[in-house]
Amino acid sequence: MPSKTESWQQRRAALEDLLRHEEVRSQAELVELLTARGFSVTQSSVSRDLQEIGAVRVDGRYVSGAALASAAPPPAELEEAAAFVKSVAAAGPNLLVVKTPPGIAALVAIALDRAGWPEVVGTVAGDDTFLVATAGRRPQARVEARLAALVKEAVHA
Amino acid sequence: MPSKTESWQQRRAALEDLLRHEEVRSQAELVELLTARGFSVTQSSVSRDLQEIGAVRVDGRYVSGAALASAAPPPAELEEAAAFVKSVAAAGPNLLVVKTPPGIAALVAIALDRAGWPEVVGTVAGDDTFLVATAGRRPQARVEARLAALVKEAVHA
DNA sequence: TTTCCATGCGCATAAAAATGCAAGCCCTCG
DNA sequence: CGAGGGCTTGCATTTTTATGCGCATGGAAA
Repeated sequence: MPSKTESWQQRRAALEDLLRHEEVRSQAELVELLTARGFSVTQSSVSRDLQEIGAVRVDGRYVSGAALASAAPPPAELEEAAAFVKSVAAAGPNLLVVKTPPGIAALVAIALDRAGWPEVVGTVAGDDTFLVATAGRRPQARVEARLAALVKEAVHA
Repeated sequence: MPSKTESWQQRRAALEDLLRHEEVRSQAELVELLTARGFSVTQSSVSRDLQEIGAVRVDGRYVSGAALASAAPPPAELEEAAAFVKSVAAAGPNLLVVKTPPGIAALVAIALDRAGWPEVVGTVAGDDTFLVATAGRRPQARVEARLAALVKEAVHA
């Protein structure tokens, strides 16, 4: 699958690598470094890449912050105890990904199974995540909505 | 050296407080908020204060340096975990099946989760295999490629 | 008290980063 | 096979940040 569309990923990989090993002070500098490494890019792309990667500039230096990015947005312990469902997300046209605290994904998945919702074709549970298979977009949307509603209510209580 | 012109410290305290509770997107905004709180400052000072405080802008939002300190899990984890990946294969338009040696599928899956890749909706791990759910073909392709790249690099190292 | 030095701050401006827009590409669907 | 749609990127610009310089204040030294 090595198409040319991958310059994208290669560049980002190089970018992360640079952030990890070099002392980068500006995007212009990154452009230079990347160019030196054989990538042809402009500040625009670097800016966008950095955003997506979640890199951050501290004290004039850039540092990779993928972890940070995913840790900042979520208020952390708002839901937690209330409902076990931490998140529900659509994946493709007929799957839902539901996340829960470690160890109880199966519990929730089984409960959902037993609820006997017509739109739910089946579920597969891991440790802290389980998938819900639906027949298509419509059913998927409905399940997602109902599930989200339940979660919200649970948290509320 | 507690001189009296220390509106300085008060201002910074307020600043940190704001960063903690509000969604600040620019220094101009901070100037407004601070002004509203009774502080008379300019963007210049805010800029300098932020530097000193160690605040950082992630995804267009400012977060206090303190928060940053606690959120520094390294993506290095994934790099290591990648070494265990035996194969990556696409399944349908939005799933990837990743195989690993017995018992460590979860390890790798978790590492991948934590990496916080935007294309990864979620993962479900078994014993020697785990599934990665993505939003569609494109994301799926990207994840597959990046993962493959990591694996290759890991093996290389 | 007067002088001098250090510090904080604003102004204006330079420097750096983000972004609207349009072009180029590739993929998918009809 | 052609049309349409989605992505990515560069360019030009705007927006946002950083900072050189000079004024003002407050404390220390003389």
